[in-house]
Amino acid sequence: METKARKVLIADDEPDILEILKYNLVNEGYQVITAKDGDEAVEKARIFLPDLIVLDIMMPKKSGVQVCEVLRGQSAFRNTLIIFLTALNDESTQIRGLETGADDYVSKPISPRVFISRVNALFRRVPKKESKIVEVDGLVIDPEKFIVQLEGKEILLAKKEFELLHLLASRPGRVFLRNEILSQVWGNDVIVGDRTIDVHIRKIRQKLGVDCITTVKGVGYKFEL
Amino acid sequence: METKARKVLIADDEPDILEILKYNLVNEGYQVITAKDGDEAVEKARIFLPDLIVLDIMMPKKSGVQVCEVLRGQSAFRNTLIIFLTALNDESTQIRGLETGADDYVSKPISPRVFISRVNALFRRVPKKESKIVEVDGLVIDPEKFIVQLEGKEILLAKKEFELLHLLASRPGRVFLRNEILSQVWGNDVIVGDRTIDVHIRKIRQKLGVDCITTVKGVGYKFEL
DNA sequence: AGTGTAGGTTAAGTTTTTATTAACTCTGCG
DNA sequence: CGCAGAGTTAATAAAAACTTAACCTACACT
Repeated sequence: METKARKVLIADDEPDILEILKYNLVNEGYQVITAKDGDEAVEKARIFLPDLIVLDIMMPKKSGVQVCEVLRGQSAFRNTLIIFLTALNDESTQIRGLETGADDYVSKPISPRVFISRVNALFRRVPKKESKIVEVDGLVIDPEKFIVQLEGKEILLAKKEFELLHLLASRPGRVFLRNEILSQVWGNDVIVGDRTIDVHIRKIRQKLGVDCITTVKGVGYKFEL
Repeated sequence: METKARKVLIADDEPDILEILKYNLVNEGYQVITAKDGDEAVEKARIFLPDLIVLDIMMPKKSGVQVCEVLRGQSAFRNTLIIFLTALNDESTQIRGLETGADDYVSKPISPRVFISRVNALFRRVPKKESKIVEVDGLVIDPEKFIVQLEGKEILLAKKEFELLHLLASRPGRVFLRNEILSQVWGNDVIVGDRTIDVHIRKIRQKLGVDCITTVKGVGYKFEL
């Protein structure tokens, strides 16, 4: 399996809960980030763009419901799954939670196995996060259609070439270290030789026919048109 | 824009429950069908193709879990939402229910308002059932009539071939990963060999006689005329 | 200028992935 | 029971993608 693991952010002020859920989620193959209060949850959500956020309702700084409202207000989180996990079990909180845009509402205490089942059930419904179209000047990179267009002309790139270009072009101007490129495009456990990246870069330059990838000697590569 | 109301099928052997839920769902604008046992649930599901099915677990004829298994095995119900609603609250039943492919599991007794919130939350995630006939250039795909026409000529495809073509053609240009194809056409729990998709793709290409399916090596397939 | 390092180029070699074809299983049907 | 069609698997061929190695160039540093 080469698709990246889904990211789950858990926010709860009880370290035990954090620990247990994290353990179980990691076990299921999810990548887990934790936060101990509402503010931290919002902040980490922005940094990591998780696929699912599990929110305790009663937390310091910001309640789970507040966090949910803040995030749902931003387009980046419109499609993020949100689960409320809480000891508050009264009807109106639950309704309010669900109507704030949460996808599930589970009451503590909950068995980890049941929790995992619910998480899996939610993910079953949501297709993996689709990356969006990158467009810089005359260059369009559409990962969904898997095509690259330069000034209207369609250019066919191989998989790795495409991923590499997509990575670089996703942050024009920013330099990507060779290590970063390796771990993003090739994955952390694959070991390839020194020249592999160069060769792919070259092919991209060749196919695009435009010099949009700059070498930063001793550092890495960056994309600019 | 008056889109058709979503259809909900409720199966429970207690007339009271049926009545209460129906009342509340109708109130929310859903179209409701009821069934009083497992067999009736399966039958009515086939007739009405509901968007959501609410299943009591303990019912005469067939248990909710059995109904779920039967339906999930058929491609027509692969995307239908399913909620288990039951007095059985033990952990293993709940996990089993969710793993059978249910989208939610709620314990009786439940407040109708909370129930409605959960139903709404589920529907929020699922786009309205889209219309059937796909038409791109000279190609018409009508899932209702189960026919494919190319430039007026009718072409007979087998079931899997048809479903596969329909899937690809439903989003022309977009690449479908082999995984996606498998889970959409074959279902999540069916395990088939690596070459199965290829063989079907080949048959479609052969029968259509037009090169409208593009291979994106290492990624998947896409449809374009 | 000489040397060393980082990257570029090229072609060859390897691996991965898909296409093709045939055979096999399963089911419904006469 | 035997046939026919659908679906799947298996084996092999073919193609494309990827990696490597060897050599080349550029440039900083001494």
